[in-house]
Amino acid sequence: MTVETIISRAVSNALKELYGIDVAPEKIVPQQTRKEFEGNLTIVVFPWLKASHKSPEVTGAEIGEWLVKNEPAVEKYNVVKGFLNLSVNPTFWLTVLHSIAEDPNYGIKAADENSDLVMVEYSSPNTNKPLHLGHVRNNLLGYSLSCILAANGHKVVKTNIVNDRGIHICKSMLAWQKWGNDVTPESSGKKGDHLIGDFYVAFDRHYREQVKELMEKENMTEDEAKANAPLMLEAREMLRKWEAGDPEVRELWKTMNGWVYDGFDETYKRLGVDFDKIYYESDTYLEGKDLVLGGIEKGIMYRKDDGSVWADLTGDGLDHKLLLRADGTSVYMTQDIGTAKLRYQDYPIDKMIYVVGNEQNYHFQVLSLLLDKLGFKWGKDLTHFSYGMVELPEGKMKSREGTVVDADDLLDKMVADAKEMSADRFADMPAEEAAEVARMVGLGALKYFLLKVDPKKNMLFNPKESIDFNGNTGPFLQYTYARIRSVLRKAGGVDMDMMPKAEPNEKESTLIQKVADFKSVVEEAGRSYSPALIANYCYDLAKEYNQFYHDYSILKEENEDVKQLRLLLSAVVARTLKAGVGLLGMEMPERM
RNA sequence: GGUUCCUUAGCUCAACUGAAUAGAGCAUCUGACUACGGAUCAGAAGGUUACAGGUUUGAAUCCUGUAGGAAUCACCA
Repeated sequence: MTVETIISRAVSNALKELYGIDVAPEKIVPQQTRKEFEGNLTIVVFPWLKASHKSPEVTGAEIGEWLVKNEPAVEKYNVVKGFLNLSVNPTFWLTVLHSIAEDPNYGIKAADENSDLVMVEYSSPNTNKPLHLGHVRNNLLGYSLSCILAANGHKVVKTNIVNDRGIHICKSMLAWQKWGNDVTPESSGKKGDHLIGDFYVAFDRHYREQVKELMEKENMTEDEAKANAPLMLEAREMLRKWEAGDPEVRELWKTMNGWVYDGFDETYKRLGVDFDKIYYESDTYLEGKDLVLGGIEKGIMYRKDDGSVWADLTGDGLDHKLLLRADGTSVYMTQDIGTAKLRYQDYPIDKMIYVVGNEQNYHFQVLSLLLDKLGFKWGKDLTHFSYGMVELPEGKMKSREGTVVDADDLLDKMVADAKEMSADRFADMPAEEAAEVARMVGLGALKYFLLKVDPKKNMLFNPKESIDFNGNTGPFLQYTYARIRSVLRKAGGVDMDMMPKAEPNEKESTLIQKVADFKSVVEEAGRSYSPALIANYCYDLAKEYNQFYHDYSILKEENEDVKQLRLLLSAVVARTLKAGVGLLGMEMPERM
């Protein structure tokens, strides 16, 4: 039982005995006492004044008195205005520390047969260009969220739906045919996804030239020119051939997508993200059709004169939504319905989470509604984990304006910066280990930078300023960890099962309390789907520890009991930091 | 125009279900290595939480309105 629940229950009993009122312990949430006051936990007494018929000060004192008398964990109290500050017995903190230390998985709940199965969809790239910073945020959020859910005892299936078909892929293919001269990733030495991206850009460049020419020479409007540019006509023709299963087009498509996948895999690997199941849109895009057609019979969809199929969502405050084009082909929404169906066939999913940017809020509102109308129980409570964009100082990233921050370039730069930073630090470190540390630190800085921000908010990335390694950053956490490990190495290790004897001082008590919080933070992060909560907790813990580290000596402490307490406390902090940061997909170096 | 989201220190971000003097980091200024690791620590300065009302013992947080920004309202995915 946590200290908080003990206090909550005790206060609940106190209120009953003193004032005869029934307040559920869950309604009483002790909060951390502010630094400027004495105590560990604070109860706000304002809500009970009506029952006590006394001033806040007197009410607080009465409850405090009762607690000291009846609850062994409470040692003393003080009242400031309506705030009852409680000091927890130091020996009680010792038992808390002991129970945390002997549990190697403190705060992490393992899944069992009865656990819910949660599917998390994330990443979901197009195969016509390489990954950029926006994808990085998506990948890190999705991966971290999966870790957090797993740590809360859910079975988690990480999934990725690859958008591997459509007109945009044909554009890259066409450009390669026209201007590629049979170049391959091998012959060019270029990563496959980047190579394909180059051809996509090449298509766009030539296409815009054609549009401009048509507008000038043929007096077409922009829309006409866009629709009639020869390149676009060719691309459409290629898409038709693809859908018809033309062997030559399919073969080229397979080859070029293969290049892209190799490139993506490399980037995923560097980012440290992975998937349990990958779906390809080329396999799923025909799936939703039957469901939609079935919806017509149920009266959920209707057919227009031109043959297109729509859903009328005006009753739900939304618009009419197209589901099948006049030629019978599917749109995005139809595919997503089909994909959902397939997934539920493949897994006994209790909960579906889509990690997709907030520009698709409307899409998922509609998807949820449609699935619900079609009679699928999972429709209504699917979760769109909607996150904000990464913006540049000049606004949104635009591939046309070349302002896209490429994922691979960014990773290179982060690792290079980390390397430079640590160059003079460990001249004696073997080159291999130094490279590994630079990788961990560079990635740690990036991951923490992206994950510490509330997911739903847009965030800013300034490419001109490198991501910091000092202050509230990933390397700060890693440094704190590495330093503790160094101390523990010098101490020759620490017995995690020991029962410490020395009473913790105030600072040590605060630290123990902080470490104990890890459990509830993980739970809260799981409930609210927020890696940021974990990140901020880890920072607070590290900062708290660094203050302690600075003010008190560990190895040079002469009192052996105190030394052992501090060693144990340090070990527990290190372990908690590592576990917390692990939920963000970050690694901890033993030295840096 | 409709819908949804956002606006907190010069900058980047916190503040769990309403609670004490709204907290960190960066940048600026000052101090701490004969020291268990200075990627650290301590201090200074920096705020009418966009604005105006309302609810409440108490509002950055809840409600209404206004201003500013973003996304979306595609036979793209």
